[in-house]
Amino acid sequence: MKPSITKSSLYEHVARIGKALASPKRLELIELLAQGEKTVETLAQQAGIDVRLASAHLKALREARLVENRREGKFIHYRLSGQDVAELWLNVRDVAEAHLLELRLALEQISAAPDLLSAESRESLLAKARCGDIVVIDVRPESEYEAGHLPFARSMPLGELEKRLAELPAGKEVVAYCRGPFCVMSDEAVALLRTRGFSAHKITDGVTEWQAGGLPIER
Amino acid sequence: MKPSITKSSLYEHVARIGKALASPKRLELIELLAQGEKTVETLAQQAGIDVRLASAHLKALREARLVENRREGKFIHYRLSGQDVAELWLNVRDVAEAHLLELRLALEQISAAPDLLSAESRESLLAKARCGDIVVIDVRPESEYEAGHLPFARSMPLGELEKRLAELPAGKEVVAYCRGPFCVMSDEAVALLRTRGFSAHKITDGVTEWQAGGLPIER
DNA sequence: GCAACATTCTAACACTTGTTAGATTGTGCG
DNA sequence: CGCACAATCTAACAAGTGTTAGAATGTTGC
Repeated sequence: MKPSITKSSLYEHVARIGKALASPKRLELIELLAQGEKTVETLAQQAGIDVRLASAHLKALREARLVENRREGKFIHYRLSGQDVAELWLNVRDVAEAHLLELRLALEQISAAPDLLSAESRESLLAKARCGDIVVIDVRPESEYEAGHLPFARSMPLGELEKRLAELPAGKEVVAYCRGPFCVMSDEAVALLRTRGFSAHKITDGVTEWQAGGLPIER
Repeated sequence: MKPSITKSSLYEHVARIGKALASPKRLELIELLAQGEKTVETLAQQAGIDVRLASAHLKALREARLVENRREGKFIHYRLSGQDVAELWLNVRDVAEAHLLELRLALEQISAAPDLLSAESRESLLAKARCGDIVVIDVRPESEYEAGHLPFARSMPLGELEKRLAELPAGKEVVAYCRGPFCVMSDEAVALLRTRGFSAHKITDGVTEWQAGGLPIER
């Protein structure tokens, strides 16, 4: 009957998760890992940080049990510990967007192209993609596409987009998506497509948001 | 076309929310505020910390926009900025419980009484309470009951429970709840009731969990 | 075994945070 | 006005964190 000792430890354990979410670099790593399993080197490159720093942050995430790793040859692959971790990231991000005006302003600045989904629902987009009314392209690296992508989407990584424009049907409307609202790849893809005469839009949602909304993902 | 500057700031803003969640004391304050608006003094008392420390933590929560305050005479009342903040707390706690074995073990230690809801659903409990088959008691302080409580529940604060036992129908099964799984008040209530010959159980869920599950709350 | 390489560990630094105690602000009431 | 009191501000210190660079570990392939 001395709850104070054990009681306080309950919140301390939860605070371990909070501490893991308290660094911008770690949040970026979580978002990258939400796109699929990656090696330390890949994560460091894509987050734009030193490999040793990435390793240190991954260690912190691992100690909070938000990520797991496995060795495959010389490489160590990291992944999120579960879908709930990806959803927690979305939840924290949504709360930040809802309450921090500065974040909303910053998001408006980076997003040049208007969001298609603001007008139409995810389901109707899915229907249009199914019947071939529009062509949905996934502009993330191909490995992320392979780890899971929107139905009817084809892989068209941003780096290869320019030389693969011929693969896109000329008249069709093109809808691009990437990792989510913090990712600028779909914006850049839309900008490029428009200078080449395409009718292009983006969806802010990435695979994580799509999946959290209860919609299907293909592999 | 220099996304790195503005890009990194996006994660920094979200990390502000993470930092607010990175301290056990602040998490405890959030859980207390999820039960309803409270003054700084009340929060400090219930969290078992100095008023000045509570004020400092509340300032941090306010700067992360997770809480708001309003003055009423000599007292300043704090409240969560929205229902989404309470749900974020639940989400972080759930992830911690899912991935941190230590937390699950600690929870098992403090919870002497078995959870009624592990066996039966929230809906069937609601139905039994409606038809008077069981009596549901809210053992939190009365002000929290008034801020919102489960349907058909009656206020019976833990401190007054012993001298108000006569109000409880003798034969009926009693179901107690409090602030949630981290709160020991319902366990203590169940222990007391059983020594007095009542058939008593608890529900681990508090008002926040109930509400997040889409179930109704009364005022 | 050895070289190559991915990853982690260690040490060190500036920086931030949690906590305590004392001083200060600001409101209500006589 | 001036006292009582809720809440915040300030200063100070120990403890923890993010980052960098160099050293060490462990695996692959010869």
